[in-house]
Amino acid sequence: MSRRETKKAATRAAIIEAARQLFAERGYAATRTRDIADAAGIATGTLFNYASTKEDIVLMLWKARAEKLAEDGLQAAMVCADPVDGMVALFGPIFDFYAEDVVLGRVFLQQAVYASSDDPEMTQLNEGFVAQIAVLLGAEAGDRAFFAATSVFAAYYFVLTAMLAGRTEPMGARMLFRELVVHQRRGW
Amino acid sequence: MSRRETKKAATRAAIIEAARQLFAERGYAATRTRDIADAAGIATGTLFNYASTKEDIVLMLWKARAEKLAEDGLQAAMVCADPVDGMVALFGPIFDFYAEDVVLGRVFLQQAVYASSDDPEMTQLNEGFVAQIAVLLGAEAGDRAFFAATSVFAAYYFVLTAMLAGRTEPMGARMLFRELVVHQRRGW
DNA sequence: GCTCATTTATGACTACGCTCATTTATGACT
DNA sequence: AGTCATAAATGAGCGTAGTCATAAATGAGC
Repeated sequence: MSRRETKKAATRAAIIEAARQLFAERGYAATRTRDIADAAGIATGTLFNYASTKEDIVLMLWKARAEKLAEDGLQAAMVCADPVDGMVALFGPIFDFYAEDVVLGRVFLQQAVYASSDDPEMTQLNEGFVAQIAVLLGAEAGDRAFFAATSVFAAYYFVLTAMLAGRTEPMGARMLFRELVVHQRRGW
Repeated sequence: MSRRETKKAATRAAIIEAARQLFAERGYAATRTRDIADAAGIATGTLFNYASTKEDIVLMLWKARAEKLAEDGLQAAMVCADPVDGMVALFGPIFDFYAEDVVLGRVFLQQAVYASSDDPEMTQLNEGFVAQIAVLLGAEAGDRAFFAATSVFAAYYFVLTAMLAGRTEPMGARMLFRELVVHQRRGW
């Protein structure tokens, strides 16, 4: 690894750590980009070489964790005999994850959804996710697995949004999500 | 109507008209709040007596239209024999509505979703919507109508988001939505 | 070790959303 | 008509996200 690459990685890590800490201490809105740059030991201009917007900093922060969560969830879902239990095992921890900080959660979700057009890594994360749910449901849903998976994902997204809007707690989200999946499997 | 109320209504209308025109001409980001105030013939400070944020201006603009759209859609859905056709008749025009300007659409949707906690009018619009879908599906879905309605609404929200993220056109959105509803009715 | 093209860092500066102390308009009451 | 409390309007000013011309660092070629 060249000197440049090492420094770049170190700066990136410093930004992430500084942002993580400051957001946790003061919250997203009350943390200025200058504060993050100062805490990371760089100039404000440099910060924007690593993240193009303040929102993008949140994306940097959460992306790695989100990927791990998706992986672990898929593992957990695979060992469930009942597909409904599998879906809850997959999405339940994600609700908890977002509930840690709903303000950051909103920012991250919005970035994940809308910035995915440009960011190939995010596109992959989203589309790959639905595809893997379809695989999980394939045993039972057969060739309708794609639509079943999409509807399950839609239910997840809806419930997550409701939680981030403050209309329910993580536990309530889990329960509503489970009910929705159960009813989707049965049909009307 | 008192002099005050008349002026207030006129100012409100002037803001909406000015914003509508400027957003259409230059787009959301390129329109400054000062421009809107100027075009409406008021000071910037006054503008923020009517809308608390720039995003709130979008909400003012679209709220009336959104309500009408929901009403008309529910009317159209009621005359459909097949509930799937009913759902498409209800949500199809909404996709077109949002597609008119995806940037404003994103802003409006976000406001509608997240600001609904505080804004009782918006809460009513959202929750009442699901309730009325449940009524529409009640004939067929019986006591499962609430969950059926919620899943249909979730599918709508998911497809709408995909469209606003540029992943599909309004026509594609309609088609995917229909497929999802069909499969939700059948079950896996 | 020197040169030079390329990448990265810097911080003064800008643009714009929003605030707030002050001023002006309104209408109820006499 | 005159007084006054309240509501609404005003625009100079503020704070902060993000920019950009300039400077510093890096490493490949010689």
